Amino acid sequence: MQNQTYNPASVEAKWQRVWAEQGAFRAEASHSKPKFYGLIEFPYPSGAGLHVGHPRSNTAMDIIARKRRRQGYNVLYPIGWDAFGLPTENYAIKNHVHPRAVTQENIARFRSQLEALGFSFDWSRQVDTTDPAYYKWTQWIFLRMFEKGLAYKAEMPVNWCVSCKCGLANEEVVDGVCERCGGEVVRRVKSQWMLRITDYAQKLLDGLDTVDFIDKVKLQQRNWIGRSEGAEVDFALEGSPETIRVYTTRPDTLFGATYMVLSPEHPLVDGLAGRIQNADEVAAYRVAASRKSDFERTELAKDKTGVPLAGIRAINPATGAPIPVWISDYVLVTYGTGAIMAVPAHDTRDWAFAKKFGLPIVEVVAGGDVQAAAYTDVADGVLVNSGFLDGLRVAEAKARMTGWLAEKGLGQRKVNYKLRDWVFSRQRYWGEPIPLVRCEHCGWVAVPEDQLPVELPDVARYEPTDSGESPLAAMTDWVRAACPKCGGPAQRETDTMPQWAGSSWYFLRYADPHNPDMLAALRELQYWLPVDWYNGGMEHTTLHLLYSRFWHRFLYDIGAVPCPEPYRKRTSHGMILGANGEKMSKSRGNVINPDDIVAELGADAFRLYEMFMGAFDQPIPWSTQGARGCRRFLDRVWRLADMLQPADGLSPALAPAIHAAIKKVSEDYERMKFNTAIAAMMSLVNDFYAAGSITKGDLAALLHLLNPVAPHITEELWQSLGLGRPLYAQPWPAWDEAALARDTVEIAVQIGGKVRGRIQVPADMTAEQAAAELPGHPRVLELLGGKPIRKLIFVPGRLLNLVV
RNA sequence: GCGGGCGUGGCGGAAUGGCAGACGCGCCAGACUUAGGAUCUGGUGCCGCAAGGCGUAUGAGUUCAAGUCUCUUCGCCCGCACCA
Repeated sequence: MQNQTYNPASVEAKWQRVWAEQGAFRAEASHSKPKFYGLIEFPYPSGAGLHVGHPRSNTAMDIIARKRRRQGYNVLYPIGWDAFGLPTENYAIKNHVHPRAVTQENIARFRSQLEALGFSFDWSRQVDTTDPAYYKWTQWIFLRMFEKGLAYKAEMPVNWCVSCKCGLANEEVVDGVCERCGGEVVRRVKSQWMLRITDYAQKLLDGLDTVDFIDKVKLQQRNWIGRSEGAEVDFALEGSPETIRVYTTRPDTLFGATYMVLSPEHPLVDGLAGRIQNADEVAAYRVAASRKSDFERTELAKDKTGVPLAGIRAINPATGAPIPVWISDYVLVTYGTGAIMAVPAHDTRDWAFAKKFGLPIVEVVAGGDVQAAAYTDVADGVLVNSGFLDGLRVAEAKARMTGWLAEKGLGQRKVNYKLRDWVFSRQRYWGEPIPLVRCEHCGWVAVPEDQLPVELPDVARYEPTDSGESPLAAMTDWVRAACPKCGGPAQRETDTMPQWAGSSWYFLRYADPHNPDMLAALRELQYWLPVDWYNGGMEHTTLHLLYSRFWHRFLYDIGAVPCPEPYRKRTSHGMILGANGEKMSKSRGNVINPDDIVAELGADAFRLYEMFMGAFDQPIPWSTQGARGCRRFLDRVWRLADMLQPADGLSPALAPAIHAAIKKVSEDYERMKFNTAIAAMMSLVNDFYAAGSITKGDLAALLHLLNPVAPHITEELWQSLGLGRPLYAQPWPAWDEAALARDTVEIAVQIGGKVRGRIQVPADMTAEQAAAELPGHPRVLELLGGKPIRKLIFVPGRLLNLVV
């Protein structure tokens, strides 16, 4: 047996070489076996290199993938690069190099870092979103959406990041600032490409019922889509043919609508211009509102502001009473109809507004004190002051009023979503060109498929411009094009796609990564899809995860993919925090570089620690001391060889513990309870040392279980046992329930629920036997001290509780 | 404000309603050592010499039995946020 000390550096390099030479982790081309497709979010190859967060997800899925291979599955565990993006572009600008060169360097570094950690990726399938052979298909998908009317250009107030000089999607604005750089975000009206994700709101919602995502993810997506049911109602204007249409979720409260509010941007304000008596005041308010960023309008301005439209009155269709019309920026032009009926008695915002401006508050649902606060309870309320609704409960009144409105032609049932269309243009260089040209005669025309990809041209300057135009706009030769339809003069679109484009379908490309003719052959997609298990960060729930579900569902609708949902199962890992419990960041000085840990302790110890440090789905502070403990464990495993007996089978004394460990570890891996799986293996090793000597069979069992977490050291020890083919190619061990059984167990004896002692009883003792035999047990008699037993509770294998 | 989650030793954390603190870190003592940031042995929730008592944020409740279920209060985290 080997007696050298454990040297991870040489062991790990050796096995990484062997795996590469043997093509150990290549997905098999044959479709004969059952498949398993495990996915982790492909990294953005930043200049900072890998951080300790990446391996947490990668190791977890690596464990699953390695176990699945050994369970006989054909496993696809791929990796690639989400390589377009602003940081690379900004770095390139600063250092006067081409973003492509920066990207290549970063990818090379990331790849070597990932390889050093021994992940069982199929490197032959790696994809790179910046590769024209890849983004050809990103452009192709965009054109299909364009054809179907899902991509459209619109003048939109967009979220403009002042520092990136670029428009952002709603999802990219976090706490009112740019998600990426933290810069100020203002509203700016720009002509933008949009994707009609709102057309898919219901499908995206319904699809959630068919997939196995953790509840938190489903809930967050549901909230983000934000479905609500209510009614649209038309309010007539006094002395005018115009009407104001509103959306409300509370049609039952129509009798309590005492005024109306339009958003400042509502078109009707222009339409009524001639009749508004305080036009100057209204105009001033609109200008002031337009200057506010969304941040100011929402976060900072809970205090209501507004101006009445003097001379304008609407008619409440339920009461027939004239009511005033106001404009206020608490009503958003982007939601519903951009106008509301205000029911101050039963809506907190309307209530605050009415109190501030002295508008009438009329109670229509009994149960609160509406002069003191809005009463919003819909469960118990009963309608009052509401004509034909009086006496009805809220739910019933809603239905009755909706029916009444439909009957009178005043409104109808309506479903609304908070989800908004996806702003898809970016005014930057390092992204996929949008494959459209604008012809003076034909308008926007798709670049024909045989001319894809529209490649990103080399430009002299990448700097974003203050005018809000992409740097590509300065490339006049490139911009000039012939219209594919009429041959006339045309100009290319110079905006590029957002980073989310390439990542919205990358998992499809892995199924058939080198296909020159289509995004992936249907035959391959039919075999590999859907992704069986996708692990990633919670921060992508309403961005990448939602976007990619949208794209996938669209591709399903046009017949390009075989299943409606891309991911069968979605789990999420917790973030690794700095040792001080704060988020790791350069500015906080608490960043851990995985390279340093691998150099000191080895990749296996690093992997082991990342899986052991705490519950997988919880955020957790880093502790290098804890990582050293994991290295100590591996040292102990290595030294087990010193007490090895040549026998093959399991030691009789250790067999029950080994079978229990096989069961525990096998089950815990599946539930991503990696920390307790590892604790069980540590306990087993403690048992081994306590036993004094172990057989080859004992050690082999441990190596089987530990292999997915610490693949290098286990292969090395396995080889030293001389048990044949490498461990990665060995079947996953089974446990024998019968072997778990022990003859006797120690159970607790409780008196009145408090533990007073322990006794040995046969493991298979039933409640009847216990009731018959245990009251006479000497230790039980002693604990009872002569008191009579009133009640006896026996939990097999666990405890005896005596009530006295 | 709305929605979700969580409060367990010095620390990370275990615990199908059934022996709270597994496993690890740290710490204490000892052994082996020229040496120890190596290794091994023992100890380590709190109070107490002990017997014993007290302990899972808080207060109540259900139960033979509650960290776990129900309600209260306090605190923390995450998501959304004037979405009518």
